Amino acid sequence: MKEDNKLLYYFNKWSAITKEEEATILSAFEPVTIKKRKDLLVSGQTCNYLYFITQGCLRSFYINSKGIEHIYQIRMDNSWISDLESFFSKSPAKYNIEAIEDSNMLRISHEQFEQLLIKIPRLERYFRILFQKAYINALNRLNATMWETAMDRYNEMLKENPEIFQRVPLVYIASYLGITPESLSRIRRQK
Amino acid sequence: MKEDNKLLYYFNKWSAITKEEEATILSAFEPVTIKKRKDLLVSGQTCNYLYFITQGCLRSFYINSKGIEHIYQIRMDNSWISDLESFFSKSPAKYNIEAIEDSNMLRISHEQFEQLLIKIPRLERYFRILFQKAYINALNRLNATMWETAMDRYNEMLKENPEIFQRVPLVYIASYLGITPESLSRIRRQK
DNA sequence: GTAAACACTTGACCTATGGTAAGAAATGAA
DNA sequence: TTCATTTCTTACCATAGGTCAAGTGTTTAC
Repeated sequence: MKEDNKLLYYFNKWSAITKEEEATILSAFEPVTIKKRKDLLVSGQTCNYLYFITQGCLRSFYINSKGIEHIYQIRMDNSWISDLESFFSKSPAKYNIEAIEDSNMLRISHEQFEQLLIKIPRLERYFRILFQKAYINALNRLNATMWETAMDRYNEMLKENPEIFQRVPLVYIASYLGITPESLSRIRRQK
Repeated sequence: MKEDNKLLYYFNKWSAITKEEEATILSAFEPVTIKKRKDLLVSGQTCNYLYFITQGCLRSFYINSKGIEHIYQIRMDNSWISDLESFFSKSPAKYNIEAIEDSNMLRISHEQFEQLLIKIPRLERYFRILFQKAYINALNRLNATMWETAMDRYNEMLKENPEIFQRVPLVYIASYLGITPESLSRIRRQK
């Protein structure tokens, strides 16, 4: 399976693994596909899986009391997606996950995840560094959201993540930036 | 040293450790104290330590181009504080850290940290879960900041973290909530 | 014990962004 | 090819929260 390679590549990057361990890892994961605009997770359900996106694009969002969707994550090839709070504590998900493109993923259940870490404790290091980096990014994004203008955040995104503009509708990008599509439209015109 | 107990307590919670390992852990840390209003870290410096606060209260903030301080973290007893990006990548810190109260901490250098994880790989699990939880919290806070009103965020804080109002000036709490002290004052009056 | 610094509030006015509504342009389905 | 849906833009008005300025307590430092 060609699509497994990138998953193993990233594991290897932060904690070297043997051929035998590779097999153990792969057997813990299961390939799944999803069509554009289909739900991977609906809030209220428990999120039983952690997903590694091998190819595609998905968004996580929550729906407020007025029924408006607020996107907090857009993830593409070779990254992880899930509702971590629900996944780790087996509580009902607050968030939804939906495919923006037809996507291929490798998923691992909570039970398999825990067992995998027992079988190969060295993977704790991979996930430690993964969450560490994710946390640092989340704090930087929090600061930008609180203290920078929408225009600065837009420009930053344009510079750091240009690919997203090729693959994701502006409505979603606006929501991710914390503004309405109308405001994003005005920002883009001003430039 | 009585103040070490809580550090070990938390390590033990997520990855059981032996008496011998406890000694190894303690020797990697060094106690430090800081007086109210003194800097623990100034932006531009490299943050060489990860600090576990045994007793006290500190804030992390960044100073924007107009010289205004924006607080993104307020931490009290039995939690960690640092500029993680600077600490892990040995780059100049973007953030400042200052004591709000006279505080006692246990600090560990980057080198000691790496060595400790090599000596006791089981601690990777502790830090994996620590960062995992921190990341989940940061995302929840990001969503609240983007999509809830300042008043909702204030009420949430009052409910979840009442102690902070006894120990931290409102100017700092306002900044943490992403608003000005004037706005916080108005929110408090309305209630 | 007193001056300086800090902490908090209030008021008047301003601005970035939101809400609503509508239309144009692009995409997709029959 | 045509109609329907999705995507994006524009215009007008509303509002949460910011900015500036002033005033009152309350600590802190010498």
